[in-house]
Amino acid sequence: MTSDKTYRRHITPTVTVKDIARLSSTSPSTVSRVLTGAVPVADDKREAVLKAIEAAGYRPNLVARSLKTKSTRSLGLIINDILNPFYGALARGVEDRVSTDGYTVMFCNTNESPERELRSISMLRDKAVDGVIMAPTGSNFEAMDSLIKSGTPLIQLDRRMPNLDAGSVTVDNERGGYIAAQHLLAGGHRRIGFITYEIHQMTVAQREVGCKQALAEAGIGDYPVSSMLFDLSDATAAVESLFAGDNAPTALIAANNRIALAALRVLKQLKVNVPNDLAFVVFDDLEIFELMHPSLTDISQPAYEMGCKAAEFLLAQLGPNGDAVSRHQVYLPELIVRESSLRN
Amino acid sequence: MTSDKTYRRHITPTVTVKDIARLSSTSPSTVSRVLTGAVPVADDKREAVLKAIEAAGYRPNLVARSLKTKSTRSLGLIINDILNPFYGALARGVEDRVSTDGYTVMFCNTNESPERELRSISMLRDKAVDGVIMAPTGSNFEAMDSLIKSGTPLIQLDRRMPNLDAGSVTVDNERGGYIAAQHLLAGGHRRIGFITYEIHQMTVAQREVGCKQALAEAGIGDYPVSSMLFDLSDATAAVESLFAGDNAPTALIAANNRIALAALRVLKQLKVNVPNDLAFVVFDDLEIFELMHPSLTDISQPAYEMGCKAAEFLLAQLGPNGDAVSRHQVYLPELIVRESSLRN
DNA sequence: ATGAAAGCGCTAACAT
DNA sequence: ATGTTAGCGCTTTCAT
Repeated sequence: MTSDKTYRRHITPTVTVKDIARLSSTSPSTVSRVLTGAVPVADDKREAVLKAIEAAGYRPNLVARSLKTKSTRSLGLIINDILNPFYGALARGVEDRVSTDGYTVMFCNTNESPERELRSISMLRDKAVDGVIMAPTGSNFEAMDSLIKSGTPLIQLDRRMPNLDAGSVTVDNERGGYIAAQHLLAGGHRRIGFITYEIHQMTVAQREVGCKQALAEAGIGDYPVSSMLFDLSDATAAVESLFAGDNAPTALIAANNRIALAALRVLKQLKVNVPNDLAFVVFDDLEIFELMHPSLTDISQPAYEMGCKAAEFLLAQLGPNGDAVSRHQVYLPELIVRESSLRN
Repeated sequence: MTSDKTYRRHITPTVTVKDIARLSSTSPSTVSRVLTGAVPVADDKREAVLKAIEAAGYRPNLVARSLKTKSTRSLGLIINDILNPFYGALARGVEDRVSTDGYTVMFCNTNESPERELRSISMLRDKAVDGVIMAPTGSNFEAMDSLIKSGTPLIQLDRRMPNLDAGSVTVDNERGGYIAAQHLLAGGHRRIGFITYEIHQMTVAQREVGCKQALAEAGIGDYPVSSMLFDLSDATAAVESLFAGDNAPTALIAANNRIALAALRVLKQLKVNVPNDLAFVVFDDLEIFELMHPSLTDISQPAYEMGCKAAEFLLAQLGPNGDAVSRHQVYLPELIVRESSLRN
């Protein structure tokens, strides 16, 4: 009868540099040298080591190496929600870019919760990631700053915090709001609503600013619903309240894809005809928007490339003689006109 | 003038257990004991240690701990594509579940490439993750088996490989195909096409089996396009070829959301009326399918819960006296009837 | 170019 | 209950 207390599946005995040194009649340091490749090693010795490695099926223990070198070759990615296709695209870009350099990415969802974000930062820091890419909620300046000061580079993605010594990859959201509103103004709309929600999000606030600016320039800065709160948890009531009163909007700009989807679902139930009764413009360009009926006019952001670029920035800082200065890249959003904003 | 060679941002001097031991007039082992909490420590000593930790702002070095304990408290997640909402939901479920236990997840996209999958397995293995959750492409039995044998538990998600000693969380795809076909048969359709693509994917193959079985039971197993290849890279040609000849299908089942979207885009361009000219059923239930016109009848899978469950299984194996047996959970897919499959 | 030895920061025997 | 010691597997001076 075997002891059932400590029974484990078969464990391959772990082979170490020491073993390889012995098998190749060299020393641990020589083995290490051929492994890292930084220092010259005589050809015959190198051969012997390589052969031993092959024969023994040796794999370096990266944890041990990290302890010594202070580099884990892993990065953190903190975003709102991987399920949201916009963030999914960011994540995809990041992973595609860094994986080619042998980096691995740990991802954390925050759900826009500052507490969860703080926990994630702290966790990643303890795990000693080499760098972090994040779309900050905006509430954890201290933790981010401290992380950077402690020597872990940080790149801000999609959103950017003022006064933080960290590179960034963002979109000109004001411009996005501006061109969205401009498009609707050109279509003859005067009562244009910008629907957003209670959660504080810098990007959304900037879009609103741009939107309002366009309205102001057109001399209609005082339309009462130029911006309105939208309750995602009760979209029906939210939409109904938009149309209560006799000053209802004839056009709507949704601050992001989540809000748009929630609003559209209700509009469909209420049989509001888009675009004839109501023009509609959405932030974020999802593949599927082209297939909807009506197809959706939207403001497109190059999410995948943004992820790649953020990764690029981070890798540049991590590399030898890494960037001393923080780099910032701002992408221009693009208006993609489809059916939802054009009256028949 | 400062040396510009080794200039680095300010680095906080790292504080270690030794420092805490000194500051609290105890020993490193005592500090470790209050840290891990496994062994009793006298109250006054504990107090002193805690105070010193607080004062010095000490954070344990998890890399060092991992080297000693052989546990990194990080997991690997290998999936096809995080951008695909189905996999996004799986990933979300996994992360939500494991993060509450202090685990962190490294994610890798394979793009259905066996080579990339192999690299990911190897990378995660070298990084010594405590466990792996993956949706296998099917081509790396050896590497998976070897990983498991080396002591790293593995949970298969969405797909399952025969003869592999690893738990799994899957959907009964045959049943999914069966109920999809059955629904169309009940609607009077006889020429039902199942559109799939060249990439070998177990789930898709199983759906096809279920679909064919339903057709066979209805006595129409020999319809020539009961299954057809769909070229994602040239969807237009693919769709046109479906309707070439005089035996065109009156109903289509798309093997997954990617194929469906590609097909629908072309169908829209060709002005094929769904559902009147062609009934349509899709695998995967995306939120947005409800908002499309027509809204899409689909086969729904509980992706988020599947992710949670896989995480659950893995944590169970990692815990103290972890599961000895591999657990398997099979979810039942659900038919969600909407407009795209019902003639007006 | 190579080997011996030290040490990264932690935990876990082993003594006491 | 606590301190001393060893050692996880690796890289890196430091000699030679």
